[in-house]
Amino acid sequence: MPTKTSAPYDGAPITDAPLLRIQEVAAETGLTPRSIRYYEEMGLLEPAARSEGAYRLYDDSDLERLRSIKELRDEAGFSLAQIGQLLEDEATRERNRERFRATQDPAERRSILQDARARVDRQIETLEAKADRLDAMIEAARNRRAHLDQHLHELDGGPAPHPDRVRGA
Amino acid sequence: MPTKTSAPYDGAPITDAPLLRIQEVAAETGLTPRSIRYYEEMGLLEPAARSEGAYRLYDDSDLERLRSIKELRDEAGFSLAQIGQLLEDEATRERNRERFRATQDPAERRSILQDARARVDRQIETLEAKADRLDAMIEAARNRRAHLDQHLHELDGGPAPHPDRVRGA
DNA sequence: CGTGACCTTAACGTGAACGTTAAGGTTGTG
DNA sequence: CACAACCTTAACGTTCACGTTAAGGTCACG
Repeated sequence: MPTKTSAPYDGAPITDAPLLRIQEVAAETGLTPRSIRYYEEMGLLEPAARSEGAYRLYDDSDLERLRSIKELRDEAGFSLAQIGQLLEDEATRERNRERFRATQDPAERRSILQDARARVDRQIETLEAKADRLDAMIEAARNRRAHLDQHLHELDGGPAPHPDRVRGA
Repeated sequence: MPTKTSAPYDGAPITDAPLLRIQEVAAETGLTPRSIRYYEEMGLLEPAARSEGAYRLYDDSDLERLRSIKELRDEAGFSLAQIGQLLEDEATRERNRERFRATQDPAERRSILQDARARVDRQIETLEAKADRLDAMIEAARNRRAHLDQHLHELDGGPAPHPDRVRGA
């Protein structure tokens, strides 16, 4: 496939607008077309555009968004509803970027940035809470391992345990 | 735990065998009776005993096991199948504890301990891999926050940005 | 020995997150 | 312009992890 430009080019020739169709997006993100459509159904994202014949067309920011969704689902294990919360913040963030560029008023800009910061903070807190609980579990497993190592060391180099001494019974 | 098989009481009177029924276990663990039975269906655990009339009876090690399952499900977000893998190792670990106590041969004991260590190692690796991916996500979020902070700092104390300078378009 | 609170198995229902046809329209290529 | 390969919506099917009756047995207490 030498050319994948398929959107209706009528206006000014935009040199780089690599809009992808759903199957290409699926290949890039490791998701299935069905999942991508489902996420749209759930309100997690809208394709950047539609072709003349209603094909979904995605841009780079859509890819990022989908990779983000996949990460939150696979790595962090959040439900789509929870991801929806986090991405609703993301959506707000992007809308505010528009507002930010639209205004020159420093006060309004500061307010927008502070809002964004607060939202990112909440995201970080959510992720950190999960990471902390995971770390606690790892700690517990490490303790079990240390216990085993200690017993092994006793067996290997330490004094032979008395046969009549029952350990940890 | 000296005795775990304790359904028919014919031998010496064991003073403390606080076997709990399913609802009490549910209250203690924060699970529902249905979930506990379901985990049994999935092969994740067997109650320590059954009463004369087939009531499920759980001991302390069962409680630990169930709390472990809940942690792996809620905090780590593993599926029951994955937890089954990890707990199959746990089951082996407990069986080997029996074997360990049953033998006096240092070589066999060392082999058992090394097996156990290898399994705990795999568990730790699995958990750490998840933690690492989570940390990477946190890092990314922190970078976004730092970006916002930088912009805020520019607005607050820095020089007024040139109006014609579009940032990050 | 009867009663109420608990338990049993069995089976069907549910919500989330998709998978899988079905029936038809769109697009790039020969 | 024909055609394969993609796409669309719509709808039903599936798996996981349980929830929820239904029909009946058990346990402790009075």
